[in-house]
Amino acid sequence: MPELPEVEIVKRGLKELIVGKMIQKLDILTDKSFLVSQEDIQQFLIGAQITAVKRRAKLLLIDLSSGYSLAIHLKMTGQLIVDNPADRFGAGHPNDSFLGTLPDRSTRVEFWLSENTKLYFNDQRKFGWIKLLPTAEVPDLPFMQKVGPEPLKKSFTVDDFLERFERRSRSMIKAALLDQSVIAGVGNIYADESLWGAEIHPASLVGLVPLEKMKKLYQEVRFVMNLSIEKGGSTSRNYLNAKGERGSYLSFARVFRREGQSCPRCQQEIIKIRVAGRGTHICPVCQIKTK
DNA sequence: CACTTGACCTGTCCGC
DNA sequence: TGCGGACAGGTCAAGT
Repeated sequence: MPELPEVEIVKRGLKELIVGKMIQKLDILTDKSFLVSQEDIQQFLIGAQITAVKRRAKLLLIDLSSGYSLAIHLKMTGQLIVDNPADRFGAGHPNDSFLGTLPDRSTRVEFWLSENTKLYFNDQRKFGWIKLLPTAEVPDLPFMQKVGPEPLKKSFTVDDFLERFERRSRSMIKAALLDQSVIAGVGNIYADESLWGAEIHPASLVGLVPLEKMKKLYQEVRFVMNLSIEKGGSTSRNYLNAKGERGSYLSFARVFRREGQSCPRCQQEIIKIRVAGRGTHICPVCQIKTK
């Protein structure tokens, strides 16, 4: 699923495509994905205008003129895709939308917006969800209470980074990176990519990683996620942006899903192992475990 | 406690 | 071709 860069790209796309539009009606194809009561739908959703789209960690927030907000988590396979038939050029046209027919098998919720626009929430695995709550109560969500700082903010310094990892000194570094309460937004792809960049074995205990490597990791986390945003995110299976386009970061990836290929730094063969219960890609030469 | 495992779901891929 | 099992970008709860 979308990690921070992918959610950021979706946010930017939605900002461009749906802010200012009104929600006219919606079709809920899978209740499990849409945790909103019928009363709330009628009172706070239908007829409301979309006023802003925001992101915090991997959570998307769509603010409405009703004083309520939609909170959306895409989890592993969620997509938010905007379609406006008027923008399509027609089959065969070189600029035609690469969008397939929507809704499709994975569509869970279909929003009918003004100006003939549709917003589709697709989610093959049904792990994702949409909630509706008063905008003022968003900061009270348990998720918002415990989630760590945004690592791409200018104000997030290397000292902040080091301080956040202190309390996890006995954890494996990859587990700590994936823990959203330490810092926000890192998932499996960018954990592997940044650990390779900092030449740290993912199973190293945080407290045993040399300070210089921890500082390097701070830089690498920011580097790989900023680069990914530049490249439109990573599409390894399902990810698409709000326009239905794939991201290209994985063609720049150094280790993620590159087992069997050679390490760009030392040419040794990249291997896939298991760390913190997740598939993990490393260069066995560059990334030596610190014991 | 801190960490690991299983669960949530559907789809795909790989080996037999 | 069919079938079983492992695995997939995330996050909880439950178990050790």
